[in-house]
Amino acid sequence: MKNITLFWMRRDLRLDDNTGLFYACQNEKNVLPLFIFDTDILDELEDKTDARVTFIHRQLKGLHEQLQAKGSSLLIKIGNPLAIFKQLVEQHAISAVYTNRDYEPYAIARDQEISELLKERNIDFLDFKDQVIYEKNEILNESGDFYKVYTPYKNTWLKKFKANPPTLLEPNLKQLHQTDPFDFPTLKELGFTKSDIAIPPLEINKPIIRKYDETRDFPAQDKTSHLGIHLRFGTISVRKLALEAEKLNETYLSELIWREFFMMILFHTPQVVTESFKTKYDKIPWRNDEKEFEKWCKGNTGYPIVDAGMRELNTTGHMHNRVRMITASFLTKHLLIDWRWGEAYFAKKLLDYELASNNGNWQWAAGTGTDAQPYFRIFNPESQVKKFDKDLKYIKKWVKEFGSDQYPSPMVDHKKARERALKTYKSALDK
DNA sequence: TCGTCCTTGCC
DNA sequence: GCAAGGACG
Repeated sequence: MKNITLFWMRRDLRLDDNTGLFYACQNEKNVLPLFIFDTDILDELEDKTDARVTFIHRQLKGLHEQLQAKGSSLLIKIGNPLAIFKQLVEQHAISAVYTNRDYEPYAIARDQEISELLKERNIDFLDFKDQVIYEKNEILNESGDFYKVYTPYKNTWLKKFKANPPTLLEPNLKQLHQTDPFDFPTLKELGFTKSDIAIPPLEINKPIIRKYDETRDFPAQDKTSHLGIHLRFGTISVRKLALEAEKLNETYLSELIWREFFMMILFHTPQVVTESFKTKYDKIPWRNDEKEFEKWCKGNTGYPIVDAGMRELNTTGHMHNRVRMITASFLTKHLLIDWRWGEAYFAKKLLDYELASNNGNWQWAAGTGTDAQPYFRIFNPESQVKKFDKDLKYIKKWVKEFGSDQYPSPMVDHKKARERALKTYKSALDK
């Protein structure tokens, strides 16, 4: 049997400008791309029509066809990754495994186990930076520590980026392992069915990005890029996008830097997955009223901007950025419900769900995170409407019964809820 | 060391 | 004008 090198794809579902694939093709011969449907992850998904699974499946199918056109194939496996690798090393003569790094605690532990397994067999496990432009300890403050405040992080990031812009690495696909195509599983074989939710197309919409700073705050206009899901699964190269963004709009580039900031924070402080970054905020006695949470989830709070946002999320798997902040502020401050509940709900529903960003932004909204919004800054859902949805276009789009007898009255009084939040936070933090 | 600053706000 | 508190340089 011929020696092969596996290129294990995870959150980098593309062949262009793919760092790990580039180096595999540069250093090795007979490179075979592999994807594992991780059943530990899939089993956790309650909704068996989850649009993200449909998206991954569709994207892999495309890759499978591209690879076939090169005389190669995509090897798909379904199961626990460690168990899969145990089988693979028995079945094939593998000389090395290449992959791109992932900074989530689960992924780090998984890769550690697998690299140990491979090491026992004298198989190299080589991982590369691909998901971000700067990782781990590449952006540090003058004390040599990682940043906890966004703005100075961004300044250092930009200085580095402008001094030395990233180059794109196009893999030499002539080094792919030549083989008859392998079987490609159906969604049904994965235990899922096709979702009807529309997936945003993979395109860098230059006119939208160029005006991002002027238009991004108005949800009715829907002038955000909708590239979140593509960044999440790596169907777009962040380097390619950042180089475009630099030319088009610095505010948009700044959003990509937030993404890296939160990934860096998660890498250095993985405990934020379960704890507040500022641990004393875990003393807040969250009310956690399940009936109130249910109203928030369904979009029946009686605050139309909150309800519009939640209904947009429930219907499309997307929520406009401005409204994400308003709904998160409402849940944590007005209802005093633990930010982890809101985070988990967004994780279930958002097509572009990404652990580091979702966690970072929820903690920002709740006031518990790095560089967080101060707790006494509480969004007023009515002022937000006046500023950002003046003609009620977004609200009317998502809350059809708005203005009729059918629409519920506000579940809490803004002024009272605001005062309750201030009092609760203050007394918890004074302890 | 200490002054300045901190994503997108509210009353 | 206000509201903490700590990171940053």
